[in-house]
Amino acid sequence: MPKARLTPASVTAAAAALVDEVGFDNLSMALLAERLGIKTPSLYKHVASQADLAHRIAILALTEVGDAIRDAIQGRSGSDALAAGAQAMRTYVREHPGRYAAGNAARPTGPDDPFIPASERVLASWAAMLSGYGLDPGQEIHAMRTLRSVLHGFATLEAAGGFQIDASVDESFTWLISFIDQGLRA
Amino acid sequence: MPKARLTPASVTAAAAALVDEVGFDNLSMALLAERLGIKTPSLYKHVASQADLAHRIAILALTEVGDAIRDAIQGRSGSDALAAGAQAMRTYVREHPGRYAAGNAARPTGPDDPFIPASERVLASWAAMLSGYGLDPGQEIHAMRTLRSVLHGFATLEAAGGFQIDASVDESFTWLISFIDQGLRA
DNA sequence: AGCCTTTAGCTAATCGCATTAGCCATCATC
DNA sequence: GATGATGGCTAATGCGATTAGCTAAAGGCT
Repeated sequence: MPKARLTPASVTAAAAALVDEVGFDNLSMALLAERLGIKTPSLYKHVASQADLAHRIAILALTEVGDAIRDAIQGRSGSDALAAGAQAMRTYVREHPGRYAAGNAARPTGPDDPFIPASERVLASWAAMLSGYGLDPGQEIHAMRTLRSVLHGFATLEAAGGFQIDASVDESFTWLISFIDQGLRA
Repeated sequence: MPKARLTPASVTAAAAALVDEVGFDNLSMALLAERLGIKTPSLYKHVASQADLAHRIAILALTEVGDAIRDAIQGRSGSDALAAGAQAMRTYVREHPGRYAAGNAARPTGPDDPFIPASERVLASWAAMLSGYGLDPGQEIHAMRTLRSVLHGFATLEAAGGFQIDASVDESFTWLISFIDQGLRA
């Protein structure tokens, strides 16, 4: 194999960094190529298309959030695990809004799409965390969906600049977490 | 004024309908023109650009959701108001996913952008609903943000097909509502 | 060392879509 | 019936994604 300065993975990483800067909607092959110091068509030697690139960013993002959440939950349980996991996710989205947006826009392309296990890993972490609350088995799925909804909703609203009023967003988030925590106990 | 078959408003309405069908990301001037039976450039006699069109759809969407929520809350209070308002919002998003996406993508363009009052009307309805719970004034903003987060999160996840498991999504939503309701009482 | 295959990157060309420029027909009003 | 504003059209521009085909260098092999 000849020189291997760029690989699909390195191109994806550069694209992910770019997308965090300029926003997922503003991703363009031209801009990415410029960043990498190559001409636009050369990108196609590493990724199949812009859609393929976006999909790779999505998988990267899900893998990273999954890792972040799992690491945060490690060794904790109950309220502590919830707080740590939720904060980890919010931090990730704040630092990598473009990647996260890519993750949300993506949809599995087939049954063997690595996107699927990547997203399942995220769900598995949340499930593990929730199990610490000893919920009624029939309610777990609803609790899971509610949890995903709040966290996803908060993160996207914050990333979109949806919280205008000058009240501390950090404070709102810890309030939200304890609100969920208390609800899960009852 | 010559014949007025099309107006900015009617074009926006057609675009909103289109976007609910094909998805906000797939909106194109060409497709809209085809639907209206005119050529693409003619659209520019009614809207300034595709961005302008998207912005108009966003305002329309916010106005409609605002109305829906306000009407649902009318005459109710407490748990009833919460349930009715939340259901109204979810129903709206399910029936008009494209419009709702447009509303989320939009950002005010200036201090006198009609987008601002339209979104404030939505917030005002939620605030009115929350006031029925008699919360501590210092907590209201956090409760508001939490409420927005869950509802927005649930709606977008559902619209994106994020709830895969074959457990009733309707049931999860009512569970979510009563979860929030109970939390707001404590 | 020298050959050969592989392939990253390049230039040139195509295509679709948003947008602009300029022309024409029509309709409302006087 | 003249006239002026305006909706719609065709032609043209430009940009971004994508494809085709060429070139040269790098790694393996003898």
